[in-house]
Parts: sequence; C-alpha cells; structure tokens
Amino acid sequence: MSETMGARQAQRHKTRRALLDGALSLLAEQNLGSLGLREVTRVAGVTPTAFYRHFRDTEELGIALVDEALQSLHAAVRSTLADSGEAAQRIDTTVELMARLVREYPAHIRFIVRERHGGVRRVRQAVAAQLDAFADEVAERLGADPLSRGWSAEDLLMLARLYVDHMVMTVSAYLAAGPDPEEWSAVTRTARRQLRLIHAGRLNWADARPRT
Amino acid sequence: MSETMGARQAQRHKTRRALLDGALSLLAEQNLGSLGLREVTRVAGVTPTAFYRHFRDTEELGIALVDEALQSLHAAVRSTLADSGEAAQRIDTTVELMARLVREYPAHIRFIVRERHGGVRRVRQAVAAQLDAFADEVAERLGADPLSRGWSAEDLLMLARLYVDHMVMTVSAYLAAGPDPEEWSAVTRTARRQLRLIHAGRLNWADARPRT
DNA sequence: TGTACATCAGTGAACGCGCGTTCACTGATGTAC
DNA sequence: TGTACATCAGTGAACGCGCGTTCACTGATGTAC
Repeated sequence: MSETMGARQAQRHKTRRALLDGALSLLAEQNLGSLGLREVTRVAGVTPTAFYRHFRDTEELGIALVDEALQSLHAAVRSTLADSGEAAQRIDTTVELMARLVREYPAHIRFIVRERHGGVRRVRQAVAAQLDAFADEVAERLGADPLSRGWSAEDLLMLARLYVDHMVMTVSAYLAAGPDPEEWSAVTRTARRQLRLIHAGRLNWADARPRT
Repeated sequence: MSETMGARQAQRHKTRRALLDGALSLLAEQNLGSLGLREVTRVAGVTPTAFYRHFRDTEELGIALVDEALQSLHAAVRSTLADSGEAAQRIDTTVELMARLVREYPAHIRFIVRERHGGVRRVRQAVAAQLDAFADEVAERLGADPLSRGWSAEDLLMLARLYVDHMVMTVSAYLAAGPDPEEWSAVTRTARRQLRLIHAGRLNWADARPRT
C-alpha cells in the first residue's frame, strides 16, 4: 500500500488509522455503544466533521474494527495450529499463542471479547460471523486428524465450538489477570489443564457420545 | 416483606422495582455504560429526580441488578445440581435448567452475559466475584464426588471453572438462538455433547493430567 | 381515638454542557492538455 | 515542463436536543403524646 499511494491517499489512510486507534484506546474502558464521535476525533486529533469522510457513524467504525481484529488474529491462530506434533506439545503451543496475542494486541482482543455480547447488534453479528467461520475451519482441521475417525460432522463442529469458546475464555482470563506474573501463570496452568481434559474427552468420545 | 411493610415503604419498594425493571428492559438493546438516568425514569414512570432516592447513579443500579440476577440464578442452579444420579441424566437435567433459565429470566441472563465483559469496571467486578464464588461452590461439590478421588484442589477448581464458563456459553447460545425451535434444539444437542465430552475427560483425567 | 408535628418519596422548573449533524469553506493534491 | 481546472480530505461555525444534577416544593405517611 505504501509505494503506490499518492500523498492524498496516504494522508487519508493516516487519518483513518488515527480514528481506529483512537477508538480502540477509548474502548479499553467503555463499550462501543457509548463511544462518542467527537470523543474519537478529539483523541485522533482531527475535527468532528472529518469523521464523516471515513465512517457513517461509530457503529460502522466498530464493524471495521471487528474485521481488522479478527482478520489478523485469525491469521496468527491459523499458522500456529498448522504445525502438528504430540497433543501435549500442541496444547502448550496454543496456550502460549493466546498469551502472546493478549500481550501484543490487548486492545483488539478486549474489543472482541467485550463486543461479542455487547449492545450493538450489527457488531455482535459481525463478531459471531467471524467466530463461526473460525469454528468451521477448526472443525475441518479436526476432521483431517486420524483421531477423528468415525466422528460425525456435527460432533466435529461441536468440539470445534468448544475449542473456540475456550480460546475466548482464555484470552479473556489473561486480560483480566493484568500484568501480575503470578496470576498470569495461573491462567496458563488452568488453560493447559482444561485443554488436556478436553483432549482426554476427545480420545474417549466413542464411549461417551449419545447412542442414536 | 409484604405484611410488615407500611404504605410508605411499599410505595418506595414499588418505585425501586419499576426502576430496576425499566433498566432491565432497556438493557436488552444496550450496555449499562450508555444507559441514561432519564431514560430509565421515563420507562419506570417517575420523574428523573426520583431516581436519586434509590441510586446514586446508573452504575449503582447496575450492581444492584448483578446481585439480584445472580442471587436467584445461583439458587436455581444450586438446587438442580444437588440431585445426584447417573452422569448422562445429570447432564441432561443441567442443560434443561439452562434452557429454562433463559426462557424464564431472559433479561437478567442477557444482562449478566453482556456486562461480564462490559465497560463498567465495578459491575464487571461484581459479576466476576459472583461467578468466582459459584465456581468455588461447584469445586466443593465436585470434591465430594467419588469420581474426584485423587484430584488436587487446583484441578477441582480448574474443572469447576470449565463447567461455569460452559454454562455461561450455553445460556448465551440459547439467547442468541432466539425462539426458533430448530436452532434452540441444536443448542441443546451441542451443549449436551460438550458436557459428555468433558465428563469423559474427567473420567480419564488420571492419564491426561500433567506429571509434576 | 384525636391532634400536632416530623419524615421523606416523589415533583417540576431550571441550569450549563457536550453531543451528532449541517453547511459553506479552504487549500493541497491530482489530472488533462 | 507548465498551466488551468477538478477533486476531495479536513476545517470551523452554528444548530437544536437530551443529558445529569441542583433546588425548593408538596403532600401523604408515620410518630409522639
């Protein structure tokens, strides 16, 4: 985007980023629904009217944030889940990834966790759509694993949803833990054990699943 | 409370309820952080100034709602979890309870799910405190089960948190499903299977847990 | 039981303030010749 | 390369509106004797 951008487009892009970043920082302590347009432009360092050059309203800005946040997170998670290996190892790697994401993109992650059940319908729907797509992808990957021999599509999706929801639970726990290293490693221990327990359930699903 | 209440106290109580119920209905489509005092009093049918006879601000009203919501839900869940029986049966009963709670108290449950990660710190903390206490109670109950022989306190709490978070996930899924019976029963099927899988993991924890 | 006074839940007017949105504008950047 | 015109991101003033909060008040309920 850099080389081929004229000065006008570059400036436009810079202002847009300032609006998104300003909003993101304000959303650390409030919901999208109470985010003010003037508030955002004040933090971004532009006049209120400049906002309309980029977004119709704060709801539209919120949807842009959802896309931005989940697109990059999705990529990070995908690349990490790609590598195979032993179960215990994969679990540790996954939990470390969650911790890293929270350290690197706390604002994006807090935004997603907060607005997943927030008061702005279209943003909620955007988050749900992205997480659903993510769960579908996880289900597909699970289906390719020899461990999943004999699993129905429904059961694969059931497990995928459990994993995705657990990821959200875990990043949320890391966010709540704050910087205290003791709390932080407690979250790690808990998340690892929960994933190991779920994995044990997966190994024994043949005996556990309902007879239909 | 009824017999021993004078007319004055009865009226006061009635207005307080109108404020809480008005807020609850408005919170179906917004977060607490954007809930206006005047808005609440308008719906409740009193003047804005009457609000101050009951709450300092909407944040204080929110905390009252957290206590009210989780107190009654806690009681309902406790009584249902008390009865024992076979695992599959207990799982079905639990999932039915979640469905019933969402049908009977949709507003309270939506409020808790929404504000659990919402933008008002003290309300978030109040929800967290109640859910933590709930997890402690579940852990204690799990500890009394013969299945938990050899489990450490940490592992019991780890599992309890997984169960509590799964409950929140499930009620949230029911809320999102809306009234459509097809979607509704899909949530039931998924929740049951997830709990069965977790239960299978619990049975096989001895082989799955990290060697320390 | 009756009376005189105290309490206090809810009222209604008033305030200053920040909000979202509109409008005509400016001036740097882009384009056509 | 130079010039004349078009584009358009960002400006600044202005608006009407609903907000939270204050204040002195009213009148039904409660209390003391």
